[in-house]
Amino acid sequence: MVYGGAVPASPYHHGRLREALIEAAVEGVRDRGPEAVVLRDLARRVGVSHNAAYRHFAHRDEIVAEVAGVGMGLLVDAIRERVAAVSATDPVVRARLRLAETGRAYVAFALAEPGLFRVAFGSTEALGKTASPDADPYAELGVVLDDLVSVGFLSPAARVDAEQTCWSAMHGFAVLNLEGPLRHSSSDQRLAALERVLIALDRSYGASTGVIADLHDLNR
Amino acid sequence: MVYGGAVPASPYHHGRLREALIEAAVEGVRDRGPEAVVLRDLARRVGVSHNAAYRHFAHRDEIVAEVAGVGMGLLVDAIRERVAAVSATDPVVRARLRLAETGRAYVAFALAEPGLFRVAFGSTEALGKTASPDADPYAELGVVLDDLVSVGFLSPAARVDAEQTCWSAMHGFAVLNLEGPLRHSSSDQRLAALERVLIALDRSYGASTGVIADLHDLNR
DNA sequence: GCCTGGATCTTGACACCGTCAACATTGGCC
DNA sequence: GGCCAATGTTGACGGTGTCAAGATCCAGGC
Repeated sequence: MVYGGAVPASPYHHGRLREALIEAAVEGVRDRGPEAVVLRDLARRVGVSHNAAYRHFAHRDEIVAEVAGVGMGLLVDAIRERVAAVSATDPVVRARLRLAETGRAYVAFALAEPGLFRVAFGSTEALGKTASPDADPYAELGVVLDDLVSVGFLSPAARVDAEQTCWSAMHGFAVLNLEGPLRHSSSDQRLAALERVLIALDRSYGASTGVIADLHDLNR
Repeated sequence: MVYGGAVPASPYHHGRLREALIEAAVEGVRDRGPEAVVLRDLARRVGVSHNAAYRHFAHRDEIVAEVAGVGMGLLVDAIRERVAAVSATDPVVRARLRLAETGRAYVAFALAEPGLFRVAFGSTEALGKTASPDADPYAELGVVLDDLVSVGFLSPAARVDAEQTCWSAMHGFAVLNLEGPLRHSSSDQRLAALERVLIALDRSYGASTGVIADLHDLNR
């Protein structure tokens, strides 16, 4: 099964068809969106006959779900990376900047990888199915918010459902700017608007404990 | 053209094919989503041959766009209705409740009419094309926010891009609860979470002028 | 070392879709 | 009253996802 050296031009058994199909699907989705997942086309590109995919996937949606899982994973990676890069030492500042970075990373990923972002959230089948337990933006956000409570910036009362508030704001911003009415904004406008959304969230949570401070006084 | 009394079983000229097709499309979208717009099926249901639609629409997306326009119109109607029903007399309370009602109406519509909501924002072709100038949630929101400034609850500085903050939060909440990871929340959880999102927004804007007050102290 | 069974891939078909081109029918205008 | 443009029809094409049956090959048991 494992070929050493030269691979036959077209062996009857592909060897790693499943992976190859997923790779092709991911590639397609990245630059043409979810509807780029067309079975016959993937088969063609991978050099296999149509229908071969049915030995590895029950139906089209299963491939889409797989791509969605990949997208979700990359999104979470991007968030983790940027959150980990926050270098502020003051605990409160640090926690607040981490929340902001979470949002920036989320939106940045959506805009940089529109296809993967859409498929990650678009495929009903995908959610809950392939989303591996440790690739969950919701959980990622929870950690940052808990931190915000421990440093005293966010009141425990306001902590309740705070994931939903933040996530909604970021997801909505991403969607409206990606495929919604705001999709023709200039890049500058977009970034400025995002900062103001982040400031509004920061202000809201600061106000929950009476701490009024401008997020932008913090060094970024 | 206008038939008085009995209509021939199957006249060669339908008479109002365009409208009939749109009606059928809207009906389909309402209970099966955007992909229920299939030309041949619409033609069948309207009692006309496939291809007849091409005398009125250049391609499928044009019908989808039309449905999107209808959906957007209904959404704006729903928002206007609930905003107009706010009866509080105190100007500040009134303005704050109007903002909250805008959000509640937005989310309620999304959950009550998932198909229309999705198609209203999903069809890239639809946006900007059929969205009649007076069917614009963005503008609707702007009025309410301006009001919030005139009564002194929202600072002019925080007013900038406030539409995007509110709209993002509501749209994100709607999408995540409709087709996203939060779609299996119970109705109670959902409503509670929505209220907390609205409170967070209210708190943020109140904090922008130093007015700290609980939205839920207000009579609804 | 062969043989066989199960996994994998192929071939061919089906129903459905959006769309194009050519044709049929009709109502309104001169 | 007759013609023309608008409207509706028929038939075809290429494309899709999916099913059923057959071909090919690898691994494990004798």
